[in-house]
Amino acid sequence: MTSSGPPTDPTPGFHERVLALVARIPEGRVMTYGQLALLAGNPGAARQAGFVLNSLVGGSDLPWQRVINAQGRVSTHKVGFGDMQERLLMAEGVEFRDGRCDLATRQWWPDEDRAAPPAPLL
DNA sequence: GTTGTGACTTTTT
DNA sequence: GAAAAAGCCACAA
Repeated sequence: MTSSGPPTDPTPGFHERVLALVARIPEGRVMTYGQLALLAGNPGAARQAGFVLNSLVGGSDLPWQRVINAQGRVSTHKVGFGDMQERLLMAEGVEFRDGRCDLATRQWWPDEDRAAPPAPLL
């Protein structure tokens, strides 16, 4: 093997990293762009997190719909997806209130993958 | 290699 | 609560 380059890339690419996180989002949960960027190792690259998702839409099976902004609101409205995302989340059990979802209870973190309580919480 | 833009975030007014 | 500005990083032309 030898290879000159590093045996394993510490940063498998922002693109791959974000997809890996999105793919881990359980049903009924959501994540924010800032979170993906932060967990991906690039705090502040929240914009890029969204740009990356836009590249997979239509060619990926990832639950990109579970990714929303820090305001608990979907951003796909300006992109041209309409209320499709909001509707998809509702179908998963996410309650939307006035066009916003309760991040306080629906925001998911990778450490919760062990015990994701679909509990009513409310 | 440079420029421009964007599914964002955060703070301030 | 809503609006505006600045900051941030990655991808496309």
